[in-house]
Amino acid sequence: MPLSPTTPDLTALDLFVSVVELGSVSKAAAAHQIAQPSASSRVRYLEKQLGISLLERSPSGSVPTAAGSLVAGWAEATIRSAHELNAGVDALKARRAGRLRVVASLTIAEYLLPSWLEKFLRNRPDDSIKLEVANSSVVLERLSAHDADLGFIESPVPTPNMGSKVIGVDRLIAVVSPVHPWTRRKSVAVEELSSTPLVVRERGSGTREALELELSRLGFEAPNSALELGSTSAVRSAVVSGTSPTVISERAVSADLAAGSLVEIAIDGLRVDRELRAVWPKTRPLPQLADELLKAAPAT
Amino acid sequence: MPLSPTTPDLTALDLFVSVVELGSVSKAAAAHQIAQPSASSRVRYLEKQLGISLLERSPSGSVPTAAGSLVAGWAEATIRSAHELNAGVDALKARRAGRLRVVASLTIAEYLLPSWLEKFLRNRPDDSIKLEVANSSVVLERLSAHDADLGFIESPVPTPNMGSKVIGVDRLIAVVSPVHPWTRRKSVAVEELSSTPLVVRERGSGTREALELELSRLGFEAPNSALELGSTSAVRSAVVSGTSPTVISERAVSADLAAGSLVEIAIDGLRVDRELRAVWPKTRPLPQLADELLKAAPAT
DNA sequence: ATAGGGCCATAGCCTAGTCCTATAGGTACA
DNA sequence: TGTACCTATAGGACTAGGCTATGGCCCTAT
Repeated sequence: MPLSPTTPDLTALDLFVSVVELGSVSKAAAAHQIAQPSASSRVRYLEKQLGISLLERSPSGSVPTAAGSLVAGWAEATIRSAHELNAGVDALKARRAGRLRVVASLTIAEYLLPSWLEKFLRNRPDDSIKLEVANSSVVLERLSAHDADLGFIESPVPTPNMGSKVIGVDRLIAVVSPVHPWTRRKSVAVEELSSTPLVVRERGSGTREALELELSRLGFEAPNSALELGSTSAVRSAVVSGTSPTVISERAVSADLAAGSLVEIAIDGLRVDRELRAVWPKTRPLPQLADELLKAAPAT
Repeated sequence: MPLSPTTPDLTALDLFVSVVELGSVSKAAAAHQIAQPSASSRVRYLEKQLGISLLERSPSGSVPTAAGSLVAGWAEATIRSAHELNAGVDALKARRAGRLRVVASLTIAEYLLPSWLEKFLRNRPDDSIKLEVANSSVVLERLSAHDADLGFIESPVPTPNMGSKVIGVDRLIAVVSPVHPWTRRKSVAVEELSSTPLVVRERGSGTREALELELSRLGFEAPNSALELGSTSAVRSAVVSGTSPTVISERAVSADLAAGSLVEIAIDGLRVDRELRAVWPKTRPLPQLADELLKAAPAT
């Protein structure tokens, strides 16, 4: 559903957060390189738009009201997310300039990389990263051909001439919308899952392959598809507003689980974990920037 | 630091996400109640602003480019956060209209409530919630006086005439900036923590009390304060850019931990957990809306 | 007491982004 | 060859938000 028409502007929220942090409208104006009256009117407009008084103004500065502190906290979360988006966009944009060329699989690029990039680029304004997104085999090709310095994939590394490091785990979990009958059950058996039509990604996608592989290892058939969609987020929203379950990366739906718009269903005896790995060609030493980026990516 | 001047507009991102979800600019325009040419030019402007081509346009609709899918995913996270902000603001704004009056302590109001509210209000546009923020004792007073229907607090409930339910746990953890020497240690002893100056909240804040209580239970003194600040997020940013550790709610810094701008330090033998509880007066039955809100708040 | 220097606010002007309607060109399918 | 989808351009109007200039408030130092 679209955002409410009274949604505040990101830059206004950012300015307001600065006011709260710095203690005065003037200082915030300076930090954002705008004139003080502009900042003043911007914040007033924000208050009018939200219908809430956010600041206690005084000749010695401005402090947030109780509501203002709360709004500032929420705004900070939104702004952080916007920063990550910016970092991701920067990496995508760096068509040729990139001093460090990273090639990552979709899950990692989408859910993990932005925050690493944001942190990484924050203190190194002169460096840039070129980000490319591809499936696992292409990632390995690019590395072999020295078209990329550092790769990220979701599967074990079959080639011996690649260095690698596990940087996290991607667990696939079964989820349904909160009105689904399974939400009233303690758990569901694997065979019941495998005989239930699911919302799935297209054949060949890493998520789907991993699930089907694990099911066949347990001796079950691949489930029928209730609906077949081309992206993780399409699957997500289909399940939120539909009646079929799906099996999906935990990271992709963590926000939905927290918000309650999706519910995790325990599947007895099924556990699909994929290791997330950084990989690089052993043939030459890891560039220093790559090494530093890896340090920004804690092994969760 | 301020957002980059080329940060896209929230409404533009929202529109773009709709285009990706619905498969055409026209449909997205309809969903956002604007004319098709407006949507078209808005998306073009977004592409120009980001410097990335986001859509493959065709006479039968528009599909995202590879970069476009990625951007759409990041944008979705940002928009979700904005929705939560809106939900929180709505609750704060409902000065009198609220059919359900909720009073919550700061940690819960800041980090947990927005997503519950967002989910809750989504399907109940006619209902509204009035949110008040107060410390634990005021929460209990309000409930006793029937000035509120449902409360959320971080401490055990001392009064017998209140019903309550644990809805989660707030763990306090020690964190430092990534350049702090402790990051090279396996763990730190409690006595070392208690003899190190910390960035702390003002005396009387729940977080600080909980830490000092636990330390004194273990026979240690309360740590000196390197810096004393009035809000959780002020503490957070002081630690990010400073040299002193702090002990803070895990939920308040989860984004920083993920991004690597803060690092958790294991403290041997110290564990400060606070139960997050919903409370309500037993004297009258829980209103139906309160019951439904509690269902939206899964016991994590 | 008075001057200076912090703060925030209002006034008036201008630019630029975004909305609208009207129109046109493409592909697909009956 | 309509009809029904798509997307794009043109031209005009609105307004949010930027600027400079100015004024009022309160504290502090002289």
